[in-house]
Amino acid sequence: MKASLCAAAASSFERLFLDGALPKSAKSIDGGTELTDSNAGPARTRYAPSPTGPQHIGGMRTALFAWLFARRHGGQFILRIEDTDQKRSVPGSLEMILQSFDWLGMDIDEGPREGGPYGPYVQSERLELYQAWAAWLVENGHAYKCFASVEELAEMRAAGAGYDRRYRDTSAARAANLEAQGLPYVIRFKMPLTGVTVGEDMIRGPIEFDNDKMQDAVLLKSDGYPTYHLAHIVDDYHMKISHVTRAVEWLPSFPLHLQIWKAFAWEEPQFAHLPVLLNPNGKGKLSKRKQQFTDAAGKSVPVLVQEFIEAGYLPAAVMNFLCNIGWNYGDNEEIFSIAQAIERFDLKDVNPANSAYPIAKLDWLNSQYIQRAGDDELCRRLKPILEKAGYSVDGERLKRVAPLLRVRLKSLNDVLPMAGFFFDDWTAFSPPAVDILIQRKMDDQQTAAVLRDAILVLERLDDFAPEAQQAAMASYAKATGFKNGQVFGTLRAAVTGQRVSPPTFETMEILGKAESLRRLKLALASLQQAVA
RNA sequence: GGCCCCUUCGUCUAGCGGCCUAGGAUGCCACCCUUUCAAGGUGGAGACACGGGUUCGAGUCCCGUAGGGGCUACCA
Repeated sequence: MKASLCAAAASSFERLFLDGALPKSAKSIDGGTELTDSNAGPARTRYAPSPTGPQHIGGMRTALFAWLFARRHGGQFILRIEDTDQKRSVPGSLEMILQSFDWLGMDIDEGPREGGPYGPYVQSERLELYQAWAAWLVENGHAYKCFASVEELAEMRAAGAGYDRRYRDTSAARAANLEAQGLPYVIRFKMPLTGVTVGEDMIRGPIEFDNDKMQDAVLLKSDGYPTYHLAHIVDDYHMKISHVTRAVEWLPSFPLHLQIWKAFAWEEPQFAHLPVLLNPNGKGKLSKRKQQFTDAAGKSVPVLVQEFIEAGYLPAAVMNFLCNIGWNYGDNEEIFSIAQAIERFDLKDVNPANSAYPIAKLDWLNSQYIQRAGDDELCRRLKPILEKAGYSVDGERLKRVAPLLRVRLKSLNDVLPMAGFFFDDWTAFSPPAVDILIQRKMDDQQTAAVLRDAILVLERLDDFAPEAQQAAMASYAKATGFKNGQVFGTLRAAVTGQRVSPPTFETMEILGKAESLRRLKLALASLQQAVA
């Protein structure tokens, strides 16, 4: 017999939450559908974070796998906010979570923003539902009211054991009496005292748990809020979730959850306990609370989605990066589109082992994605970064600069030190210090000579295309005995003011002949003044 | 402490009993290319945690040990 709420509770709930949402013909509020084979039909998966702050990359990967599975099976992906711990709720969390999904392009079918037929999708707005089902569990002998005080509980914990089930067998009359006295209570689940519970995990297979090792977990707190244990099951049932995906830290409470499903006599969904991300050194779970990590180069390691955005990563690269942790596309392919991933993704193929956060690979992947990006996309991504840094960006100029940057950027932000000078106020250009201007194995005299000669050579050029410049300067180098690198490097430094830049002649072409010559003369004058 | 999960190159992974003298990627090193920085090309070093079984045959199955991770809250 399937659990259903008493008429009073059901009607009050219907009025509150289900008005017009469920077909009126639904016999009772539970109206769950029979779930079919795991991979047969459309899947409904969910990501159910607590709103405790910025979106963490670990949670994002968990969400990604749920999302991929839903998309693979043509189902729905649901976002549900689990804010049953009032103390831990952080305002603005939902916005940050949504921003993360939007940035990565993970579309949500049902959720607090999107709405949907099984809302509300925020647990604090569903309190009556949990309370009604908790009451149902008590009435049907699957749960009981526990009046133990926090002091009592602390004593029991201090004594080494957990809660001793002292109210498990309290008579209904006595419980009513205690309640009438105004004693606060929680509702606890009556976990079977003997036997084993076998949980089937999609990734790991069957897992056995001894029931006598389990506690009588709290389902409903004394403040009327449910715990995760109750709330997620009630919601997963009502929201018709077909596959529950969550991090491995939930594995120890798996048997508890299974027993609750059983107590309700609801057909349980399938479960996949996903591996988690460990710190880059492999020690400990990657956590948002722990200290910041830095890589070998001293660069701080991003762990919040916001940090990936700020660090100049492409969302497609981050998605690809996440897919490659604990799952792989196959065919020895490291780089693939999200559409390709959807075609092949299966929870069953997820590696059960936790993994160290392989952040070093992201730089490589990101540079690969930048190389493959179209000109338009590259410009579109680069523009706001330049503008944020205070440059005023001319679209046409950016269009000419971007291709030179394509193979040189690990991160979009690298555009700043590499090519920011293109977007500076040219009239304010000042030549570099002599230590940048003078190339290796050259002195000030030679540098001055090269600059002086280059001005003459380049001035005569009618065709200022890079090839023409290069031909002219290469023959000059040959004639004078300088290495190409010495001559070209001097020009680079004079014209860009930098040691590292895009290719010199392409750069000068974009600056234009007049501006390039002006800069060379400026450099020459500055050098002569410095050594005088 | 108890319970649960996990264990292939530094790292991410392929491998689902013979195709493995273990493949790919990243990182590292070398060389090539080269106007800087990159990119690209070629090559190199680099792993089945350990010990028992099962089997004609084990990285692949079982047991144990060790190591790692997690849970053990009126947090999720």
